Amino acid sequence: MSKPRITLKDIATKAGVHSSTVSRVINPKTRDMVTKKVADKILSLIKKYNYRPNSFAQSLKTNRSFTIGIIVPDLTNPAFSTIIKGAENMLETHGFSVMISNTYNSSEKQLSTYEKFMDRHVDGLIIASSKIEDPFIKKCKQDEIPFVQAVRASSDKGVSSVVSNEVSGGIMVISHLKTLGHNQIAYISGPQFISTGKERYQGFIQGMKLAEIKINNKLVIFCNSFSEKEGRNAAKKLLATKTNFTAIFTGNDIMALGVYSELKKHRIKCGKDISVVGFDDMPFADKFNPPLTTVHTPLIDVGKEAARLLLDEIENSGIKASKIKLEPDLIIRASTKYKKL
Amino acid sequence: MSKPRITLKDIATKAGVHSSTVSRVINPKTRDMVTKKVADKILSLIKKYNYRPNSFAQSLKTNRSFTIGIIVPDLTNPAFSTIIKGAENMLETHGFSVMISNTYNSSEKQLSTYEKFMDRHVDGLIIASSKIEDPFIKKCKQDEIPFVQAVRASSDKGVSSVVSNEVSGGIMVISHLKTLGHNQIAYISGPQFISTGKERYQGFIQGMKLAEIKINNKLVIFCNSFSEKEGRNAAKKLLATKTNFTAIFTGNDIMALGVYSELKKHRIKCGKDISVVGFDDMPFADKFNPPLTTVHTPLIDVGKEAARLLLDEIENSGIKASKIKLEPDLIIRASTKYKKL
DNA sequence: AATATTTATGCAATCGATTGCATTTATTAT
DNA sequence: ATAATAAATGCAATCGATTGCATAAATATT
Repeated sequence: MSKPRITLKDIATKAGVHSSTVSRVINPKTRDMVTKKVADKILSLIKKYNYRPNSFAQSLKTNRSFTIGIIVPDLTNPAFSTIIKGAENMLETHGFSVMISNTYNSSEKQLSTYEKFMDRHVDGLIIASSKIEDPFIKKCKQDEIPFVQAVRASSDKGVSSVVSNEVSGGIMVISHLKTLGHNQIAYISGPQFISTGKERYQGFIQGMKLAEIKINNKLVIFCNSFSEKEGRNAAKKLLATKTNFTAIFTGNDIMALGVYSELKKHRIKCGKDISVVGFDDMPFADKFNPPLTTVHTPLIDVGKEAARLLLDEIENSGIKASKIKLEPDLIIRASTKYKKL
Repeated sequence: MSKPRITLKDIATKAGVHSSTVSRVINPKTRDMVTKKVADKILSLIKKYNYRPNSFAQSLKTNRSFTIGIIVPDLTNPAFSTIIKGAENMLETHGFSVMISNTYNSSEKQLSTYEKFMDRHVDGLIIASSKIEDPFIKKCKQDEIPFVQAVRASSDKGVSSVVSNEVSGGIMVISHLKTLGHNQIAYISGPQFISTGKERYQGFIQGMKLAEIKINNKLVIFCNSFSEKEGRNAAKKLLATKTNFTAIFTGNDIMALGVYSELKKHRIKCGKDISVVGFDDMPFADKFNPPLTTVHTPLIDVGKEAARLLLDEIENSGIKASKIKLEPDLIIRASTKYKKL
């Protein structure tokens, strides 16, 4: 179809040297093995003919692909696209390309994605779809593929991860709510088999302890996924308990949206009648009705750091695993107000 | 690092045949060149040892990578992640992997992304970052790399694209507004150098013509990007004209959000005092304050169709270029109301 | 049963780089 | 100037597949 690409050997011929010499010029690590004069000549030829190495040939020989696979539950979820963005930026400046795949929370999909990525010999993986107990992560570890978990971490020892300090986020929220006079606080928890779900719940518990507020277990609802629908159902259940509460703290922003719509249906005004708090500070959380008070998870940085860690691990294999925990911020918006007296 | 991977030749040895025979068994198109008996034996060996072909070697020989590059302005924009999702699903089921890159609306970034993708020998490109006059698209065409444009199309002849019928979207909106009694309608347009910006503006014009409403040019503002900030500034300008209007139609949902915040600042109630309409129906548009009336662009399908078209072009090269136009829907929400009398 | 024809498999070159080792060339020491 | 050493370059095998052509085996024809 297109004009025949120029090859290493072509350049060598034109320069009157052997292809290995050209190869050495191209590789920065071997560049100074060749005389400056001939190197310059080769370099100019390369520029002149716009030579680009064939990456397949390179990869075949070196067993390095300079591509990273990123595995997320759903790219369409702004939280994950933000992580990807952070990672992609970092990786790109280091000459890596990025492949992305969605698991839609299915273990089978996670596995098939993994195999696809392995077939393509990615140099490493960023995984944002871990469950706390995840056979998949054990497999990665066993296969000795460099990888780091982002936002969601498994319980495994000796694996790298970059997460947000979910517990401290929860503590900030409860402290904020207490300041506003709330002491009947409901909690809608994300899945306990996902680290963010579990940790955030722990944050709620610790926050309540520190604030010296008793937890009413009737007001704690556990959900099976971080979805709007689950949030809506949970809110319905809360209302059905006929127990008084003045604030609802949810496991993430999307669930908070579910709460919004359920409350609306009951003509309860968020922010006015009941305060609602989310988690993540996903894009457009400030645009909701009302703008959502939430914990800002530094997702861009999570992505960036995960990428940095991964690159480290790839370059110096044998490096010890690190667990990085970034600090979140409380973002106060109109969904939380002083408790009505 | 990891255990040595098993190769074609290994399987051949174990089966007591030549590697070329194994190769033929693997390739569906040549499978029936070999006896069923030996094929079965090889197949079982392949399963037993979990042999996976080395994709670099394959690609080196065949010059096919089975990867597609997707170029978007910003993956974090829900509109684009939706397109990617549609495309990714389709491509994945056909055995293709997807590489993604953001251009952040920079031509340089677009070009460097392109070169990165070409270096990796992607089999084709889905481009969602085209400008109407785009040297980059001409370059793609000239380089004879299969590609299709998604949502945003350039003016070039003989290239494939999948877009939404922006004009009909605009017509629906104006008709809707007219029904509500509006006849002083402002328009905040996206950039005219992007097809969606231009076409949507044309839709506005045609819609007004069909509705027999005079366009007041004071009430038409052009923006340089589809951003919230530009939307806000435009709203500010509209208000500064001191010209009466009862509805604002914007070039996309994100700009509508900018309008929301400017109107809020002036204590003008969207939906009540002034109707606002967006474009795209991006995720969460139903969660805004108020929920946004908008044109639903079938972005998932745009992605899906773009992928389908691209695969077609890759398989039967020499196929003629097609331009697909999908029909949008009007989604009526609370941001548009009867004009106050 | 001998020959012609078809079918199944093997051979070997090839894709485009990389790299340890051998060899040539330049430099320094004597 | 010559031998010893160091620096630069070339040689050739290799990575793991694919594929046109040659050959061997199987089937059909008379």
